[in-house]
Amino acid sequence: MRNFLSHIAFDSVIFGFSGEKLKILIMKYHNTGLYALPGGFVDLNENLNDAVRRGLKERTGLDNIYLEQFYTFGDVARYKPEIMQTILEANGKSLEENHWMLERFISVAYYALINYDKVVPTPDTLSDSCTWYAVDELPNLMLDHREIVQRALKTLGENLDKKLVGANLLPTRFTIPTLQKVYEAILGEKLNRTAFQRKILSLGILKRHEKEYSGKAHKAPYLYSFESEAK
Amino acid sequence: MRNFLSHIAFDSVIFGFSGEKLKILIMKYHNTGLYALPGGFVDLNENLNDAVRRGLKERTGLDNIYLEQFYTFGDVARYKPEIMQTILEANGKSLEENHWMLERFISVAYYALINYDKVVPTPDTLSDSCTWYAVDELPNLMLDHREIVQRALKTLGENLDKKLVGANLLPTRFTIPTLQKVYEAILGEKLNRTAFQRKILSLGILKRHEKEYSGKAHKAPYLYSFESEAK
DNA sequence: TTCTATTGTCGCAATTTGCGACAATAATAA
DNA sequence: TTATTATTGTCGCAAATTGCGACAATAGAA
Repeated sequence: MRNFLSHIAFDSVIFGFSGEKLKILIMKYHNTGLYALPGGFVDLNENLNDAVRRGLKERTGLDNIYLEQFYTFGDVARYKPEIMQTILEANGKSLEENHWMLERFISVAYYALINYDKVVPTPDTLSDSCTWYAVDELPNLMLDHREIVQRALKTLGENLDKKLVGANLLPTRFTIPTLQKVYEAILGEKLNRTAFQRKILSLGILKRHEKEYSGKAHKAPYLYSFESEAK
Repeated sequence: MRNFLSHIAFDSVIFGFSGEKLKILIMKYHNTGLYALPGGFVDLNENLNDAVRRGLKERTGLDNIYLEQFYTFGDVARYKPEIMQTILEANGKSLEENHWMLERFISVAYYALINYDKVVPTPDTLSDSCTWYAVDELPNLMLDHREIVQRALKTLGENLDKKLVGANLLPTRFTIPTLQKVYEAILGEKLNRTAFQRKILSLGILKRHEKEYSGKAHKAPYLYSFESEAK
């Protein structure tokens, strides 16, 4: 059995983009009806950031994910041992052996941006599902996880222009109109089409490739990728 | 004796502005030559943010400080029990009784902006000084505290335009040329004088008061305060 | 061949920003 | 009293950025 740092947890808001909607991964615990963000604990000999990447790998199957820490939640009000007790009991875990999980936790929150199509959502031993939910159609989340999602969205919006981070939600090659939909889903507002195109291209960090033929009756958009990327 | 959450600490980068320089408070531990950021631990029944405010009150004497959390440092490399042991021994503390301080800590870092002239820097029981240092003339800081300061500066610079946060480093009434010096100290670059004045005033959140006569042979600048403020 | 929906560009107006010009001081020197 | 000096508040204008409509260029369907 692993040995974790007590009182410290992490939670991940894992963003994906599909069907023109921004979505995140939500876990559902066995026999409890409780929904929560994917999270975990930090091994005694593990960097905090590495623990989060380990968790992401377990939930999504992906390495090398775009990841950003955005806030640490430390209010006493988030201490609800009865909830953790419910989860443990519903999973047949002994309370004595897992007493450390009943103590107060401070949670370091991260958001991750991933390519929806590459993910294989995988539940952990305590949960029976790990599923995508549109951010505007979330189930009731336990503890303060709703607030964590809100803050992740806010921070992501503020950081959106940093070197095109939004593109991490798309495949390696993507079109500018699609990227615009990502921006609009995150910011919750429509953006001017021509100004958006001009702005993105003016950054000079995208490389134009062949066109993407959608099979629809209209002009096809060009595909782009990051200049640096090989191939 | 207080009962703290194990494995969790906080560090504060407390900014002040004096003599046209940006400064921060640094503690020096008794008999060790070790310099560090002011920090502390979180009481079992205390909100993380409240713990930090309690620490700020103890070090500066001030309440109601502008405070922002900016990053949580959780690398294993910051675990150097021999340093904490040195500090405890130099202060005649028993290692048995304080063994929890020798374990690994994850540290939540905050920066605070205060009015330099209102502060009474006060050391704690482990340190013999709590002193202002210009950010470009810091002594060698222990552990990763140098990195914490760097990141605080970076984040502060990025947040500088949010509702004139920089003004928290000045008295209630201040002149625009002085505010510009604050900006320049934080950003580490000269700003255009007339553009700065126009930008700040265009925010429409400052109220103009009487002039400030410096005794120097030139036109006196106007004093400003936040519109909302009473008086 | 015509029609429809969407994309890539251009042009122009509106807004913001960089920067010099210049008048208005506040104290000192003549 | 009258210059002189250093600094501040504004204005004007050019350059850069942004919002938005116009329009040609498609890709496929009718």
